[in-house]
Amino acid sequence: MSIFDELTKQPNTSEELQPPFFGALLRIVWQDVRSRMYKAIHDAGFADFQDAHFAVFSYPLPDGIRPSELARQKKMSRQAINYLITQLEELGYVERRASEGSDRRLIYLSARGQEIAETIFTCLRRLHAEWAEEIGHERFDVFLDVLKQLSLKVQESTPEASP
Amino acid sequence: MSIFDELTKQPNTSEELQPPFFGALLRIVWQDVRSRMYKAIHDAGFADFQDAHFAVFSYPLPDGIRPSELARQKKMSRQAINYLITQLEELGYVERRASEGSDRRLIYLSARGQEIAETIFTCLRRLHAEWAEEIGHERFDVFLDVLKQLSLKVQESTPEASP
DNA sequence: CCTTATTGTAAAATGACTTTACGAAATAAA
DNA sequence: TTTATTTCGTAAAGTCATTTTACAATAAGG
Repeated sequence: MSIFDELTKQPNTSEELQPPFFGALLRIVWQDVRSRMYKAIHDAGFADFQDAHFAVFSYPLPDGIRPSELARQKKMSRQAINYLITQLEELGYVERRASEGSDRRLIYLSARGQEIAETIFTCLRRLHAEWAEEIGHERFDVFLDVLKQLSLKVQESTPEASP
Repeated sequence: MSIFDELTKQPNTSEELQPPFFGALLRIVWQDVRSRMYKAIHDAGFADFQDAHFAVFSYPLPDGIRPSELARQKKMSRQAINYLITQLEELGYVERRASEGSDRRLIYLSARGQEIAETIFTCLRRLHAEWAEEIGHERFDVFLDVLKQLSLKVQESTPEASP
């Protein structure tokens, strides 16, 4: 059975993927985490938070950053980030505020924005606990450790990339 | 230092993330895999392959599936999938072909589409080897194993989800 | 057979961007 | 300091992926 046939086939419930296909695994798990965060946010009453807003509500969260710097960080155009910031500002989740000196206005989370952030953290903490229990703490720690190593490796090979 | 302050802070080069933030780790690694696949496809000469096409070129690859079933599998509307299929058909990467009986037309990868699939597999195999070397085979195996476990767990809790 | 749900498309609307553009500000060069 | 150049923030228009609305053609169920 060729590698192509293996992947081409519809998934049998008990079918296992072969080594090279961790792409699909990563995607599936990542999508689940993301949709859980989204659901948690909505369940917490922030119904107007949209999926695209994750571009801003992702690590590292904005805390006194210049719009253009934020754009670079999230790998978007200044205009695209500006579009999202404007929207999030209207929803009351971020603020543009001049810091000390009559410097330019920087981007901060508002109080409500920080509530969203906390909601995300709580969701992730719960998921962490649940999965660590399910998988076994030792193995899950290895998993997280490898993930951390990979993300560091990846970030240094792709300079100026953090989102 | 509160959990919020931790995440809010701009990343120092040698900064470590705390436990709950594997969301960011997953995202970073997944994005790297995806952009590598994209680059591999383009480097292989398929310059007209667009990012959105990954919706169709993802596990499980279409191999005689009904459009509406594909839409359900990839969690998109029938119209959205149809839009992509039409595009990929014009580019010569997929085919609509009636199978035995004058049944309805099903979706298959074309020969060129299979070349793209092989390109993706090659890219993933190379990445697999590179990372296993870097991380250490035993630990990387644990990593993949946990990933597999999580993706299975996630899929059964979210029925009809495979993309 | 008739009724009801599912399918494949089309057309229009929406959302999330990118591209083009430009004046205002900051930085660097002279 | 003055000038030149780059970076910045935004606006306006365009593009692309996707959803919504709609409908006729099948298929499935009773």
